[in-house]
Amino acid sequence: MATSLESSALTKRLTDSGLRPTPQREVVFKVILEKRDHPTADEIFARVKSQMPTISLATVYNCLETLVQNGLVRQVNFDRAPTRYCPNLHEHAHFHDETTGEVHDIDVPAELLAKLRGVLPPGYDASAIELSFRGKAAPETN
Amino acid sequence: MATSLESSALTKRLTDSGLRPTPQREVVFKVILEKRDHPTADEIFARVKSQMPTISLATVYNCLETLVQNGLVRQVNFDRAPTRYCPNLHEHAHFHDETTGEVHDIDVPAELLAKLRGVLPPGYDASAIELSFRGKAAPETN
DNA sequence: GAATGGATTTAGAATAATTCTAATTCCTAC
DNA sequence: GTAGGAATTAGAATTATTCTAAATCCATTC
Repeated sequence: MATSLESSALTKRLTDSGLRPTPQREVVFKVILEKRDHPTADEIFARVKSQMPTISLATVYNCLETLVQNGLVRQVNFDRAPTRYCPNLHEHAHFHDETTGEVHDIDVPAELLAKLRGVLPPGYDASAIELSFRGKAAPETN
Repeated sequence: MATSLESSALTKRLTDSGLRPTPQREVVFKVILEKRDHPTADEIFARVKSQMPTISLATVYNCLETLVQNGLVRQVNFDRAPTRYCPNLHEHAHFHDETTGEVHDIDVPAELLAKLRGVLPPGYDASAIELSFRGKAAPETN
């Protein structure tokens, strides 16, 4: 069944990173993978609690830190709003919808990313590029 | 003399925005214009206090908010670090030097900015674009 | 020139996201 | 089975920022 397959795949991703696949880490990771709406730590905490009511917020923060450090999840920051978490590991940009508060992933062609690096003066070596947009998005066409 | 000229130019920029040129606003604005190293509110507070020891941190925050709202100063955020303030009003990117903690302005050609907007799906309308780099910069060639 | 009232400043309290601390629990390896 | 390190936990602490309510300032009106 799909769920157990997913669960073991998820476990594998943790162990492949050298992480102990604790139930807490698995449920935090699972929640982030399942609903990719860039939740905050609080939102993740709420979702996780419905499956594991005894988990603590500190643990959610610990798991998130571990996942981020191991490159399994990325942090997304905008202004000084609470950090959001994103399981999309491709290099991509973010669009923050002012109207709905939603965050959408935006694909950036590799060619354009290379051009972006090109704006740096000689001697500047960027290990990370962050690109984000703020604005309004047309409602989804259903 | 240069100082009074600067001071009146600064006053003019405030009044042109419809702001009352209070001593507090002027000194906060002056400090930001004088040393363009992207200071935090705390750093601005410290610099301002040396000229106006009675000013309060709340006032510095108030002045900064006013300056930002009127487009005289821009906020620069990186991850969840304290907000920094930048008097460079041209559209530009920021480079955060991991080694020194310094922030440098990076010029972005208008043509490239246009290309960036081009990555948005149809229906997405960006009112602001933020681009920042993190990495190491070669030391200044003196 | 004094009174009025809205804008501004101020000190300190409050807020909120996150991190820290110290104790407990859990596992893994011996 | 036990020892020891890793992980979890509750709650305290931290920190940047915002809020609150009172005081002050200042432009305008009488």
